[in-house]
Amino acid sequence: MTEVRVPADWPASAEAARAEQDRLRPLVDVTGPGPAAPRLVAGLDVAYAESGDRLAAAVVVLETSGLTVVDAAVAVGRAAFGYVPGLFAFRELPALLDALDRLTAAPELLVCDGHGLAHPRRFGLACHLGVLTGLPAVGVGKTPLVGTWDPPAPRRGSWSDLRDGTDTVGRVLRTRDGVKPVFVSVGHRMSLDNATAQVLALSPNFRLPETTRAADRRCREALAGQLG
DNA sequence: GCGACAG
DNA sequence: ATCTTGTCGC
Repeated sequence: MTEVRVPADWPASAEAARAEQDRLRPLVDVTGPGPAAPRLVAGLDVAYAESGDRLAAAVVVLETSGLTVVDAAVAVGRAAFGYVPGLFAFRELPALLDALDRLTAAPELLVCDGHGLAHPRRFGLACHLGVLTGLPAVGVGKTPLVGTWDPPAPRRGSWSDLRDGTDTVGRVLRTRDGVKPVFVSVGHRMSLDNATAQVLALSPNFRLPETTRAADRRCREALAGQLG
């Protein structure tokens, strides 16, 4: 667990951050299809301290057969940007990348807590992380950022398109019978079909993928150890 | 102009 | 994200 510092050249304004997204957006690989049966999958999440912008970022690697954690890394630091919907990635990226660098196992897929293409400029956190690492990535959001959709059928596995204008930017996926669905979108080097299949496979018992749940636990306890 | 707005 | 009690349901 390291103390992360914000890069000297990190965007300081919303305008600079949007320009960076526009610069990287063409580098997103949307041709997929991504790994059909990955053995190692990573989950990423960040927790914030009640006061201020102190945060802890966790990356966990799970073995898909059994969904057990085989590796994990945590980094603590401060939010690298203010919270602005659409520029959310600039807050957590430095800490998440630091944690990723300290991993021993090599994940074949990144499952991010936030959106990928389901973003105003089609470049959410999952796309950003995918492009910077070169790894296949998917975004799983608990609430929508953009788009409209019809409610998917009540059974686990049902889904409906998430559309923004004329684009299909993701899927609204039911991971548990009768429970509020999650928003799945492509981040990098993945097809929407495969992204949906992987997220469903990673969520056998709860609404959120086990990758996200494991990462959430790690960063929360890291924060507790750092402060309270 | 007004409301919405990942975590 | 985080602050938060009880409550309904499997």
